[in-house]
Amino acid sequence: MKPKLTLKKIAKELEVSISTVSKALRDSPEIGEETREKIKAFAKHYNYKPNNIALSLKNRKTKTIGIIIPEIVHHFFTTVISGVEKVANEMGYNVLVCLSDNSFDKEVLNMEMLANGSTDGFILSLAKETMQKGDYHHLVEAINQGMPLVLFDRVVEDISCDKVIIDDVTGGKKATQHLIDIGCKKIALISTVDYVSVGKLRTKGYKEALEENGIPFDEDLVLRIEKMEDSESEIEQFLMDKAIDGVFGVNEHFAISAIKTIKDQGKKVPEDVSVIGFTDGELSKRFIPSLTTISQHGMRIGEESARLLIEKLERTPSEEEYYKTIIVETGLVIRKSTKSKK
Amino acid sequence: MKPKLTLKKIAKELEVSISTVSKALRDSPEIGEETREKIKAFAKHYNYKPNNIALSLKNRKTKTIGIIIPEIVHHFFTTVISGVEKVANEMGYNVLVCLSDNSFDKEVLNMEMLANGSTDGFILSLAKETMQKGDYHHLVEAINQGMPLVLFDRVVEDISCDKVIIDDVTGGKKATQHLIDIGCKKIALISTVDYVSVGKLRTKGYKEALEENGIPFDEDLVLRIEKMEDSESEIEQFLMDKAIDGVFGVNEHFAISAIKTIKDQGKKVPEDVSVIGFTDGELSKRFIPSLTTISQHGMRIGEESARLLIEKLERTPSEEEYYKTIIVETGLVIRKSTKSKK
DNA sequence: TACTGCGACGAAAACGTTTTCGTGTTGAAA
DNA sequence: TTTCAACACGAAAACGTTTTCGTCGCAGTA
Repeated sequence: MKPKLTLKKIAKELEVSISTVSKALRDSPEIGEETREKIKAFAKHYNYKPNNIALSLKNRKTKTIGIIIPEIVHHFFTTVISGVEKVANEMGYNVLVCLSDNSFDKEVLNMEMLANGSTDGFILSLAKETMQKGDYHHLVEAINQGMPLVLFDRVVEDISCDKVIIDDVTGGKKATQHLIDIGCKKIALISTVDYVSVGKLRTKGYKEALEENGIPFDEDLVLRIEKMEDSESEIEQFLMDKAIDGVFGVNEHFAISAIKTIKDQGKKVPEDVSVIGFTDGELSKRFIPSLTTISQHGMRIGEESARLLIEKLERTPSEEEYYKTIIVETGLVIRKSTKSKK
Repeated sequence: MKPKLTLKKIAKELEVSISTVSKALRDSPEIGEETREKIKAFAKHYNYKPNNIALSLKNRKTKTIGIIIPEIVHHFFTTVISGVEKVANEMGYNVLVCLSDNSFDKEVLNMEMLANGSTDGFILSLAKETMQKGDYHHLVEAINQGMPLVLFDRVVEDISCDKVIIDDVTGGKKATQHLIDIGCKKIALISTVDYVSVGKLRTKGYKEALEENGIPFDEDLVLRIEKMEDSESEIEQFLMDKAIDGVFGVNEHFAISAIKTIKDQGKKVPEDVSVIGFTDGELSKRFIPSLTTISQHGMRIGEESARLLIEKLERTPSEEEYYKTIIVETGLVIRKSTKSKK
């Protein structure tokens, strides 16, 4: 085990000064051709690589960005990471991944860990607990310390920073419109309680689509689920003997539970009832019938977030502050859980 | 935006020397009580946090570990990360995640990036391309430089380092045995080509189980798939009109494709044919019928890997070298795609 | 009074870089 | 011969810590 080669060792070996070595390796014209070549040859031969930590300390940049997500065992987040990684790598950045586990405390802890020099900036999706609590002091602090921050997906209005979100209203509208387009008249909505912003917005899209098509909104066709754990049984009860021909579930989970229930009742999907979901995962793709869904393009969200962050990191500090919010379009992925157009 | 507080600034502000501040904050008895308290109060009030990068440089440890995986959009790897994160955090380590995309070059690149001071050690699962190529010089180099390395899941024999694997043979055997236990006589195997070690080992388990139960091995009942892309059609052809009552797919994908095909042929799962898979993801859980499967306990693999790595990192260098291989037991998760015991 | 010891603090080196600012040598111009 | 620029290189500071080794003043002892 050879201890890593440093400038100092090269200098000693070649009997020149450290500065000469540094300059030679960076092709400075200050150094005579002969010496330069000698040093470069030596460095190459012994595979010298500058120490990142020293560079970070010197330059006051780490060239790594931190991403904090509520959970990783979740297809959406994993695609986001993938997107972040991709553009980060292209730009010469590393990615530090932290998990908040949806806990406020872990989120704060993670930010503190990373804020002390480990990263140049953050990409973050808020923990559920944080949103409930409404305590965002850690975000404000980070920003005040000059740490750029990009919020994605689960964002909060009153923090001024870059944001990347999807248009949930339009997404909900798209979903509902598709059901209408294929001839559904009585469309049930399985959503979350309103304080989960995502559910609220998608519900709004649902209403808008109905209205635009002159279909009256019927509260009886809407189920708002509070706890994920109870969702299956609640959906079962809700759907029991309901005269409907379409269901819009605001996530994969709800949509699939709906399909199960409908099948259990002896009805057919999509012949009798069409079902559409939100979020596109492996499950949607391979379920039987495969699920028509609104896709969130997690990859693009990740890419845009990383781009936004790096842009902030690399701009000269003189430029004035400005914050963008990028809205990533949702897509309609038509599969087998909805009828074809009549 | 206040620029970060440093020891130097505190020292200046309080008109003492840097060393005094440092010592005071670390509760050195060298410093008089009065000064100590004053400094600590000041630091607390202005929320001083030592700069990690400077500490890393000084201590020659970064307190972060790198994990390089072939792909992140994959339930198994994502649970592994989750496990690594968990114990890493408990031990005060950060986790740098890199993706090799199953490419040899990206894997090498990633290792080089991380090896230059960014991390104290690696946790790695080999890229497919790397295994095919059989070129492991980058691993050897890292080890030679004193970088501890833990290989998991996709490991290679001839590198001497810690390893965490599952017992694929026993796993394959368990799966097959379960089919036999519930009364299956003609069990098809859908595996990969033999140079993918995972497929080979699980196949071995399959054979062993048959043998132990006095069932003759029949090459006609085995399908070896080369390319994932073609798997669906190959499975369809293979299963066409085959007289079988059980199928063991060496991954989730194969098992689910098998179920689809079998259903399409008008047979019922599990009444006519029982199907078992390998790896436990969301898909297995929520498919109809939900999939009986051999679970890999990715979480535990991640935890063990991290523990192994950190153990290496924190042991005193005087201790002698030794390498462990931890085998994480597979589990049988019985769901609806296999009959109950007769 | 002179010496010892100790309490309380500071100076400086070290980690590995980059960069600014010398400085010594050479050759040519004056 | 003197002067000066150009060239080639080295010294040192800086990034933010920790730690070793002084050093200074003062009290206690002989």
